[in-house]
Amino acid sequence: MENSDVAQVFSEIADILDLTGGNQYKVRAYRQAAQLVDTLPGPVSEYWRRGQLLSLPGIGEGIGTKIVELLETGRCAEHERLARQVPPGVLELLRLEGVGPKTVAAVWHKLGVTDIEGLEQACRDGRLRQIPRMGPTRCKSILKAIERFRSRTGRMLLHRAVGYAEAIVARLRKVPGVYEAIPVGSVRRRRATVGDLDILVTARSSTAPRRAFVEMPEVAVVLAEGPTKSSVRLTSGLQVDLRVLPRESLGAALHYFTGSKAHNIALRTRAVHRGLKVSEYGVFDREGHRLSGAREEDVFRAVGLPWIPPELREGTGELEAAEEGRLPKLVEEAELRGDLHVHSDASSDGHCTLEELWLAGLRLGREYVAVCDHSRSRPLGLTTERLLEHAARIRAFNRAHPEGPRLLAGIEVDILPDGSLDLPLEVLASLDWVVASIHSRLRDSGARLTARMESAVRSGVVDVIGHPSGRILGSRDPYPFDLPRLLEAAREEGVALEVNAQPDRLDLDDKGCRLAKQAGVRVAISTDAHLADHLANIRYGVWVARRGWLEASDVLNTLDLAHLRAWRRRGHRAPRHEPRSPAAH
DNA sequence: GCCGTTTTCGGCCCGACTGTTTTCAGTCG
Repeated sequence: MENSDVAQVFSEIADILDLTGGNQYKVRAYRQAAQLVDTLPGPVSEYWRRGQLLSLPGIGEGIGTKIVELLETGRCAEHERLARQVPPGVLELLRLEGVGPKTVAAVWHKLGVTDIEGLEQACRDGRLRQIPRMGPTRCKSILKAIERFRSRTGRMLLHRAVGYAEAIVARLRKVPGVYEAIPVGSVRRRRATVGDLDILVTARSSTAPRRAFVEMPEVAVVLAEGPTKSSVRLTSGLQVDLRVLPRESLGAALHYFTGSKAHNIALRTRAVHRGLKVSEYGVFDREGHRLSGAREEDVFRAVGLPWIPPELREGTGELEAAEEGRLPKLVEEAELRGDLHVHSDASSDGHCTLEELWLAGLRLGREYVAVCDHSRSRPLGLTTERLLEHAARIRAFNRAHPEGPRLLAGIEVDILPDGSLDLPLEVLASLDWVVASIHSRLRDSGARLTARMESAVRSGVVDVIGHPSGRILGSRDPYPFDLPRLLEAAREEGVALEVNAQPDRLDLDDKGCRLAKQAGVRVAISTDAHLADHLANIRYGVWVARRGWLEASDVLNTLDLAHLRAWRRRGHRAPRHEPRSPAAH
């Protein structure tokens, strides 16, 4: 039972209670528990094992007992009891935009509608009008919501959302009377995927920016338009929300619209306990006098905390860490000295020459760039002979270019199905850098995949495990491998785990980074570049690391080359000629 | 259902917009 499965059960309990008129605070308690479990950095079963379940915020006797029940039996009696009260299909109605528990309960009880098809029918034949407050406009908007639900494409990758955000704020900044235009929401928190885009504007008056916003050429439909808040859907399907506020509210608004929701609720609750009210307009006392709010720091100071970086604002312990002075000094892109995984045109899918890689590294101020092409079992991968030639070419290139970044002669060696490596260990041991990755038999069991990676970790020649979870955002789920076990092995052997900065990989993810830090394992933030321009993608990896609470000392490639070489010597043992085959499972 | 620097009982973040009304309920973020 994974965290997301537990979260799903609590989320359904919340939906059913909501629909059946249950206590709103109970509903919220279940929703918060679902959110908490879903965003926990490690398996909830570990918290249970260590007796820490009840110390999690929002988990008390009732929900704690249900977590244990789920972990032990895979079921939850209360959930099953509630599920019997609701016909299948009704909960899905809640996924429609603009349709909430009250509407669903009404159509279910008054019209007998229990699924999306039924609701569509009721809209079309006019039965929906029998329900109070259901006019023609509501009917139309529900039909549209059903249409969108059916064509829903899911969340957008962060790098694309950042592209939209930057274009929109650039346009809004040119509008007369606009002071600031800033992307907020999950883009500012650097979440790997973005549901919709939030843009904050401060301006003399809201009229001009709002007009400019809804009249942007890529707007497909205006969903809402008011004096402070407007909302549109772009032709790409992305929803964009604009908020316009007075300048003196900038800090409070920045904080509020950056979220996350869980973080905001926690912070506002804290404010209430201090006799304060925090809204997007500022910090207010009991009498409603505005105390501050022009700067984001004001909001935190009002509740006795230092400023918390947006990447940490997920309601996963950042307020407590701030309170106790334990906030990490998050790693910054400028602290990275090199890139530890790029491809050249020597193997299958790379496209750039050594010179292009070197130039790209030079432009970005890199001190070293590890050229890690694919090994022989990949199509057109390097055989032993070609690898040795390639390594010789790289070393010759370095001699011919004494300035600028050092190219490291490396490899991205396949971890084969039996856990062995795709090239002889002596050859791998002669290289400057070795990344080992799984590219085959991805459907192996989680236990087997874990054993394959562990075997590579224990080979004595591997520096980094590449894209450890195998996920491709939007198309391939991470494999169900045992990260804590892999981390344990990596710590013992002095091997790092990669944060692959390709925008659709971001693998390890933020939670994995946090676990790695707790386990004492360093990460290498690498671009896995296949084009010279990809070397600039390192920022996406840095964002993941920051969301994972990592500091410079947690990241291998903040080391200069001399220290990186020293780390290698310390971590490595002699190559083991018989790598362990995966344990039988 | 959770939780405690007002509380072990009685609270629980706050405001905007829409559609339907003529003062507001529902939904969203």
